[in-house]
Amino acid sequence: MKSNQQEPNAGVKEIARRAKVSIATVDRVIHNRAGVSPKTKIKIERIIQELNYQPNILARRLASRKILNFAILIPAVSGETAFWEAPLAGIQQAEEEIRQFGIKIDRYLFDMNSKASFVKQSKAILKSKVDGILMAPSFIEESITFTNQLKEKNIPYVFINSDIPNQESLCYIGPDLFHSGYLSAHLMKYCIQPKDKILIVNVSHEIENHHHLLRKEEGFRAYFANNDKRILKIDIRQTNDRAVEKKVAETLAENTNVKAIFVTNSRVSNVAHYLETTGRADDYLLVGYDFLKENIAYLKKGVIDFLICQKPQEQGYKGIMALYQHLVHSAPVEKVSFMPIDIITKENYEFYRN
Amino acid sequence: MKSNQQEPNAGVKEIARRAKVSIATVDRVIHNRAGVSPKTKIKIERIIQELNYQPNILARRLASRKILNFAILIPAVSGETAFWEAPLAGIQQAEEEIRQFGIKIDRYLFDMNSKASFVKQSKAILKSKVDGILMAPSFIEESITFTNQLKEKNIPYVFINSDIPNQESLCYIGPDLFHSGYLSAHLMKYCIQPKDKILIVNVSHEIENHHHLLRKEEGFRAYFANNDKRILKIDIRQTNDRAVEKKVAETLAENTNVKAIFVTNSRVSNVAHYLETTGRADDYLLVGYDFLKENIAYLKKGVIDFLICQKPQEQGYKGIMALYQHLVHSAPVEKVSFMPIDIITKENYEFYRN
DNA sequence: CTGAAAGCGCTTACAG
DNA sequence: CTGAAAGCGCTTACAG
Repeated sequence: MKSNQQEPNAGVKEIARRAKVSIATVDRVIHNRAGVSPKTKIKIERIIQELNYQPNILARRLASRKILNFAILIPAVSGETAFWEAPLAGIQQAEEEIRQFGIKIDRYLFDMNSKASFVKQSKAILKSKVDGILMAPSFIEESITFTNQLKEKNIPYVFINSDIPNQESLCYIGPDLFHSGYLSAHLMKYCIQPKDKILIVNVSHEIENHHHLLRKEEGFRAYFANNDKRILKIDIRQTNDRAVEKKVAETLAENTNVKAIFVTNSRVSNVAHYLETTGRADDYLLVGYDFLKENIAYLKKGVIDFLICQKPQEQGYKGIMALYQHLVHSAPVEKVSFMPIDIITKENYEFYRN
Repeated sequence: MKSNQQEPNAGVKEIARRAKVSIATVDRVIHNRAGVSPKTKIKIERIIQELNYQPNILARRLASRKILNFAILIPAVSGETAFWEAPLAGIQQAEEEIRQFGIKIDRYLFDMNSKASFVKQSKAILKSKVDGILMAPSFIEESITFTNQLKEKNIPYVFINSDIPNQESLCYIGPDLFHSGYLSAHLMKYCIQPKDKILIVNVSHEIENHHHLLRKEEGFRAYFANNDKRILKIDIRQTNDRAVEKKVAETLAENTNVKAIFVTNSRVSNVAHYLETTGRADDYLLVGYDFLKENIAYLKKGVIDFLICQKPQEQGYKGIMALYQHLVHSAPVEKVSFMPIDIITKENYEFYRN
């Protein structure tokens, strides 16, 4: 009864011996390379099955001096927000871990407020020698154009931070935006009175393109579904600090029964700045997004009450590792990996890992 | 000016060539093995410096068929709590990732309520061939005895879940208990009235030994420092479900102005069960610990309001990886790695990763 | 104290 | 379509 026993560590040599071929031929079928007669191919494949052959990745990477090139396509860090520093840090962390395996990473950063720069960088990637891509599909149409070309060339790509469904990405790694809005609403409900009104603030140059803000708003509203009249909202498209604060000031002046403010992105710091300088920090419950230095400063002072975070660093890290698992280990990759919805307060921010 | 340039990928061969010795000798000094004359040793060391030699770990692990044995010493999953499932899962995840590198992991589980079983398992580890240890130092004195023996044998050990300072562990990976209590107090303050009283509940067979409960209580009290009289507390040493519920029932009956309950470990489910079956779930704010199935069930129903979690799975994972980094890559390891203090609610539990 | 040689499990030209 | 041989960068006996 020795038939079905899996030899523990049988390698190419053993396979070759059993198939009565050379290991070069075994290698050819393992990698699905041309130049093997169907007959011997089938024979070898069967033996691989029987032996439950697991390639030794160490030996593989050592022998093949081939280098894999990954490309990153994400927004550059800007004066408006340092958010994208974190994914970049995660990417670098992953890079250091897998450098040994012959992975090189090229970074292509675009301007969050410019579709043209996105397109330009995506073209540059297509011109380069690239085996896999990690990208933030910030601009929907432009991203689809890009990924269609990647599909043709059979280059895998991973989405982070926001998703475009049905685009055959290797996977999506990032927040469930709807639920993060929903959670924010839940936290607020704990802390305010039934009669208090709530203000939602969206700040973005391109609210329609940066659709993820709207997803959060939807989630937030869904929680309060049955009495939506408590909720006011403003969209601010002029994104410099002064413009944002001015608009917020006007709105609050007109709506004195607002007691809680929900800012759908990291620009919560602008609202915090306004509340602090006008001495009204204690009058509002303030909830916003992202573990950024300025936001944390306001959290510390009690101006911001809760920050919702979604591990941007881990998004970068896991995104790279997904490409690595897929390309180096041919391992299966989870299609969607939602980040946890983390609640950061004055008391736990010190222990938060982005 | 070619002197100080670092050859990109110089290996043992190049070192040997420059030192005019064989690569075997180079290998000897790289691994600090005996049998090299001081003179050639110094010469080789200098060249290693100059070249900024980085060993190729792939080749190393491939050539050396040496196997590293790690031992795990943590509590067994028990009827009282499934908490230790999570670290075990993290350990297994790490195991799968580094198996390729020749790491084997042996598990030694002890009974949380029995010092004797801890001692027995630690002795078994000492008898085995072991290169590194991951342990939960649940019993302080017994742990110190054990680690003293490990120190003699020069075997590195990592603490998880609770720390014993100054024991020269390779590192500690786990919660900052004081701060997690402090955070709990903060959450409560948001949600209750100034006149409401708060009940702290400690449940453990060995409250003195399981000192970590007391650390959380300290942190909690510290937050309310200035009006401690709001706080009541009970220690429950009989840990079967019925005994716990009975004691809680009595205490609440005697103190009708209690509006919030803080349970310092996963036994919050017992309190939740009591509140639910007596139809008083809505009368209390209930905060406790750990992402366990039963706790989540009560969170979903709104009986438990907040759960504090500290990534037990990640503790296991990171603990193993720390040993791996130290032993395989000789990489430096952070002495203390506090886990984030995560706040879990009805709205975000689905996205939590332990 | 030192070195020559074989081998880890693969891949890569090269030759036929 | 197939195989023999060299090599990836190390480590491990073994011999001297």
